[in-house]
Amino acid sequence: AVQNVFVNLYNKGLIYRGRRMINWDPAAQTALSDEEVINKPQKGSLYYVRYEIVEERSASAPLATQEAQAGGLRAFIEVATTRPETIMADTGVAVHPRDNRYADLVGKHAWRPLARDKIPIIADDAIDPEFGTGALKVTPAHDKLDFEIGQRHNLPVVDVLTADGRINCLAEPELHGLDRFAARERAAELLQDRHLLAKSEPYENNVGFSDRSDVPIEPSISEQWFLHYPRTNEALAIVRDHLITFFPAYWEKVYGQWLENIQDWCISRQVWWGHRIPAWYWRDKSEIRNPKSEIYVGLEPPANPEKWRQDEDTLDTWFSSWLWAYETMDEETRRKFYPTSVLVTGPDIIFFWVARMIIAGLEFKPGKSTRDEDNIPFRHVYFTGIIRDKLGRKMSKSLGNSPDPLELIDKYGADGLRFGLMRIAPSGQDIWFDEKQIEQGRNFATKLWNVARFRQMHGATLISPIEKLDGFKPSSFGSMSIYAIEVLSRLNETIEAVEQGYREYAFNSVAQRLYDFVWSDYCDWFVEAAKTGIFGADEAKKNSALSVMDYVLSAVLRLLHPFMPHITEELWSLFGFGDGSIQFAEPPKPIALDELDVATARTRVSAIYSAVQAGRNLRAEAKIPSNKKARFVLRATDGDVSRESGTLERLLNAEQLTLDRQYQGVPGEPVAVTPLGEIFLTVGESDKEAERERLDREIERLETELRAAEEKLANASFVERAPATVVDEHRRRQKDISEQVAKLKQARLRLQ
RNA sequence: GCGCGGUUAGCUCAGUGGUAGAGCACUACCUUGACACGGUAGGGGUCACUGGUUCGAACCCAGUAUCGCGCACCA
Repeated sequence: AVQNVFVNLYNKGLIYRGRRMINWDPAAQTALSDEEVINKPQKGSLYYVRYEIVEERSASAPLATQEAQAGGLRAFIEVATTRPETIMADTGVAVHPRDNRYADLVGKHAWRPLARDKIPIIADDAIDPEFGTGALKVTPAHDKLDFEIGQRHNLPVVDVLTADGRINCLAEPELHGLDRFAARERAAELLQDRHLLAKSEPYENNVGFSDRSDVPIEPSISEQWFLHYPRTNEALAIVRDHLITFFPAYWEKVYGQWLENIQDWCISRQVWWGHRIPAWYWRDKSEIRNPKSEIYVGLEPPANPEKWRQDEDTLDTWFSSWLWAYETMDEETRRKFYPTSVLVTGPDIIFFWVARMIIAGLEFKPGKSTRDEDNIPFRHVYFTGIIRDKLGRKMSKSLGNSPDPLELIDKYGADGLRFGLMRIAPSGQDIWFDEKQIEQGRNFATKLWNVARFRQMHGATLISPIEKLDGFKPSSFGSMSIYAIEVLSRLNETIEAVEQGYREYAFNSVAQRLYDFVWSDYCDWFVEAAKTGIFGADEAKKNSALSVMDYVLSAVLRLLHPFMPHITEELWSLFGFGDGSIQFAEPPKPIALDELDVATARTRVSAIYSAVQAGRNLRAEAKIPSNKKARFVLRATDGDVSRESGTLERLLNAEQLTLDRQYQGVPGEPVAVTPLGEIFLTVGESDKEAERERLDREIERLETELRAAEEKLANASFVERAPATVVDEHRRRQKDISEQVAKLKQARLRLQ
């Protein structure tokens, strides 16, 4: 497939062989694409080198002298460079055409200070007069810009570097054979010795490094294969018009900018691992042939192969990868699955892979019709975050800074690792890895296991198998407690939020919602409240509570399965929720609950839970140890509360909760206002003074809040223009707070 | 230089116009009949800054600072 594509593009004239400036990796000794070059700031020196001006009279000028300058004749032109080791390859000195400082020198010659020779002084617009001395040494063989200047002025190209980055220049024997970096220092010394180094100063500039071997690349003239990208406008439009959508969308801009500035792709590599280029060259150079017939490109070797020599180079690895989206499928599979729904990948390979796959799809049209929407490789691209270590570095094999997943699995379990990672994976944002986050995943797995174990302690599953769960009716739970209705309605919300999260590829949000529902709504509140029924004598209530527990568990396991495959599979089969693997179970759907029941249950449960929290707070403030039972009195305004007093006692860890509508309280008794009425903590020797202070603080706090609410309601434009629900909310709050304040003031009075 | 993203509790991060959140860390109490990889209660934020829009801004707009990424430059 790869060779086929090569031949195809060659025949279309999009692939060509040429001698051009490329990025050369002297360590790996291969050409690279522009995308494989990584710019890094490097500390070095900027050398100011004197190039003597050639005097017209004598062929060999003497060294620069002060006298010559004083006589009005410039003795030299000063050039700033970071690479003195390439001076031997200079074939010109360039200044800006409108730079008055050097106008008199343009057209003259200068002496190249190493490998001494005459080189022309030219004027070119590309020169920045502000930089350095405003004069540039032109080294066409070793710099992209210099090459272009050289082309414009017909300067010769002199190459003084070997493939492995050593100096190749017999005219400077002291430098010949030296490594380029050693040669840089030696060249500076030689210039110093020859009194041609004016000065050098510390300097930081960007240097291109090879992504492959992490050494500075050498811009170099070389004969290589190139691809002129086809379909770039279509590729731009596809993403701009959202035939392909990126998640998160801001990467679309990065993609667009790359395509708008796209350059031809250098696709040949001088490495042996790769697809060999299907090109052959005519061996016999002496035989005069048409240049076109000296090269053969085809899937099969040419006839009379002894007369041909195959290119030994291979293709860039991405030149095969860009076909991945469709060449991995046969025709039949492709008809079914191409275009694919989503590509999951890292934003660091947006150019290497994503963009090129899109171009390949548009160019080779593997889809079932010729329309673009049938030929794009995928409809969505989900970009994951890149995981960085604690120092913010990208994890890599060569740095050895990535944690060993097997070690993490040993410590935290496969599900713990997986869930922990999903929970911290914000879409497209980098992730600073912290093992603590994986620990949380393990803790969550343990929590799930424990709550399941609690359920198992109370007998066999009451709902099964899963088929019966489809179209499950609330009536199947018997007469449900308000806690059951509340938790089921929260489960419904969770299911919807999970669906929404998946639609947006917000996996972290899916994980977070499930975590919160299981830990807080289910374990902390529902299971604790349900214990009243479970440990009670009423079989019907007990069975109702247990079957709701079962149902919620079965739903949670299915929702969590993609995030925690092992533990959910295990629990699924232990509980016998389904006949088959959880993997193939239908995902849970929101259960149909009576809206009025839900509204009632949620109001009441929320009131009960906040009364419980208020009571627990009283306990803590009164310094009653957690394991000591306490006595409470609830001055309930609502008679129905009596039905829930058992649950209230359990949740408050109360020895007794007395309901008393007329309770007056004892001076100094801790009291809190709750939606159910005031709750009193009846302790014998409560600290009267401490309680007065506490009440004063509370009253002050509430009054501040009340003033804020009143101010708000006094604002006419707020009342007129804010949504009615918001205004109502403020009114309710104002009312609630003033009632609370009144009650607290009464309590305060009783303490006098 | 151009573009993109971040800046919210000590730390790592959620939070798209309506009373600031989670986990960890911290304080106190607790091995109470699922769970100490746990429970309960609590402390801790001028949401980087400045302006603007709005009845109302962490959120929208403009600008600034700062960190990171990409592209370009890189003599």
